[in-house]
Amino acid sequence: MSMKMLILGLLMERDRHPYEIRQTIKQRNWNESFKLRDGSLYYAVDQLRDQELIEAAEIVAVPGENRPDKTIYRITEKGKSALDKLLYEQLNQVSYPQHPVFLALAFIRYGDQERIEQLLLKQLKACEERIKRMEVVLEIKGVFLPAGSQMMIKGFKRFGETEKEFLLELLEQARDGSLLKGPTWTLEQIEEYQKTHFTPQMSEE
Amino acid sequence: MSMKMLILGLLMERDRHPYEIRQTIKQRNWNESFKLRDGSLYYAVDQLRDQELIEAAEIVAVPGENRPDKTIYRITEKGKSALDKLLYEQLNQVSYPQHPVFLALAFIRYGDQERIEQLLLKQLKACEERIKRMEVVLEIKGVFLPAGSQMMIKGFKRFGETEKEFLLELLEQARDGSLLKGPTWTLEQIEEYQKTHFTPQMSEE
DNA sequence: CTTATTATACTCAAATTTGAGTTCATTTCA
DNA sequence: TGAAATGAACTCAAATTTGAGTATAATAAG
Repeated sequence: MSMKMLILGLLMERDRHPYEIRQTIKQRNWNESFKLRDGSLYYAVDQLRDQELIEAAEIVAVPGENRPDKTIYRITEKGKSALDKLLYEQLNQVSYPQHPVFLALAFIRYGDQERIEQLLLKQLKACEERIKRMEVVLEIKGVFLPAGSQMMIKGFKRFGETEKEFLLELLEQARDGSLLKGPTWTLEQIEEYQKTHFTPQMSEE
Repeated sequence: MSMKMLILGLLMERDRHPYEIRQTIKQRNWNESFKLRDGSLYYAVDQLRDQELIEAAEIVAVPGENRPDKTIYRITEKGKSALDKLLYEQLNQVSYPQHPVFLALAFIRYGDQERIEQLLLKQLKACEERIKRMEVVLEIKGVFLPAGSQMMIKGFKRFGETEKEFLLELLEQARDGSLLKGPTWTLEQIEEYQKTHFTPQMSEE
C-alpha cells in the first residue's frame, strides 16, 4: 500500500529514521489524505527492511538505559526500482468517492433529525477548517513545493470545496426535513419496476 | 465499521441471507464508495451474530450434497438500537479527501512522463464512466429512492465531477511537463524558511 | 448437446491495520 | 521548583481486511 511508497519516496531525498518519516509526512500535510498510525508506519518499515528495499545506514544510541536505539534507514537500489513500480501501481488504483456521510445517507431516515443536523454541522466545520488549512499552506509554502506536491494541496482544497457545497445542501435538507423522507414506493413496487428496466451496475472490481 | 451498519440497515427492511445482502449493496450502487469483499461481509455477519445484534430467522437447505445451507438473518431489538448508534458514529467520522493520485503526486517527479500520462488518462476514463453510471441511476431509479439514497448518488456524481476537472488539469500539466518539475528551492532552504514562518499542521486525529 | 462461463454461497490463512500502552526527556506552568 | 503535560520513539495483541480458493447449479455459447 501507499505507506511503503511514502517511505521509499522520502528516503530518496535523504536518509531518515522512522519517527522522522512520521514528522515529515505531517509537515507536508500528507496526512490530510489518510490516518497516519505509528503501527502501520513501523510495520511497513520492517517489511521494507526484510525485502531489502531499505537498509540501516546508521544506528544512533539514544540517551536513557533500556530505550531502543534509533535506526536511520537508506533506500537501496532495489528500493529505487520498487518505488518506481509502486508509483505506477498507486496511479493505477481504482478510486472511490469516499465520505463517511455517503453510506450514512442510506439509512439517514432512521435517525433523529436534530442529532443529524448537529453531526452534519460538525462535518461542515471540519471541512471548512481543512479548506482554510490548505489555503494557508498554499500561501506560505506554495512556491517552494515541487509541482506535484502543490497540486496535491490544491486537490485537497478543491475536493474540500465540493464537500462543503454538498454538506451545505444536506444540512438544508435535514433542516426542512426532506432528507429524512422514506421511499415513495414500496420495495416490492421498486423491485418489480427494476425488473422491467435495465439496472446499471459497476462491474466487479 | 460501516459494513455492520449496512447489514443492520438492510435487515431493517426485511430478513436476508448474507449473499442477498451482498447483492443488494451492489444493486443500490453502495459499492461505488468502497470495495465490497465477501470476506468482510461474512466476518461482519459473524460478529453481529455473536453480539446478538442479528439472529438466524430461518435456515434454508440448498440443493447439492456437501454445500452449506443458507442462513436468513433478522435484526434483533438490540440490533436496532445498535444501528442507531452506528449511524451517528458514521456521521461523526473524520473525512479525508482520498484519491490514489493524491499521494502519488508527492513523488510524481520521479516517474516517467508517458507512463504517467497513460495512467492519468485511465483514471479520467474510469471517473467519466462513474459519472455516467450515476446519471443513469438517477434517471431510471431517482424518483423511487428515499431522499437520502438519492443524495448519495448525487454526491457520487458531484465528487466525480470535481475529480474529473482535477484529473484534466493534471493531465494537461503532465503533457506540458510542468507536473514533473522538482522543487525550485533545496530542502535545506525550505526548512530554513519554514523555521521563520508558522507551519500550519493538522492536530493529531 | 456439450462445453464454458457466470452466479451462488461461502471458507480460510496470511497480511495489515487498529488502538492502546510503554519509557524516558523535555517543556510548560503554577 | 516541582508537577503536569507534551514529544520522541517505539512495541504488541487483537481486530479486521485481503486475496484466493471451494463446490455446485444454472445459463449461455458454439
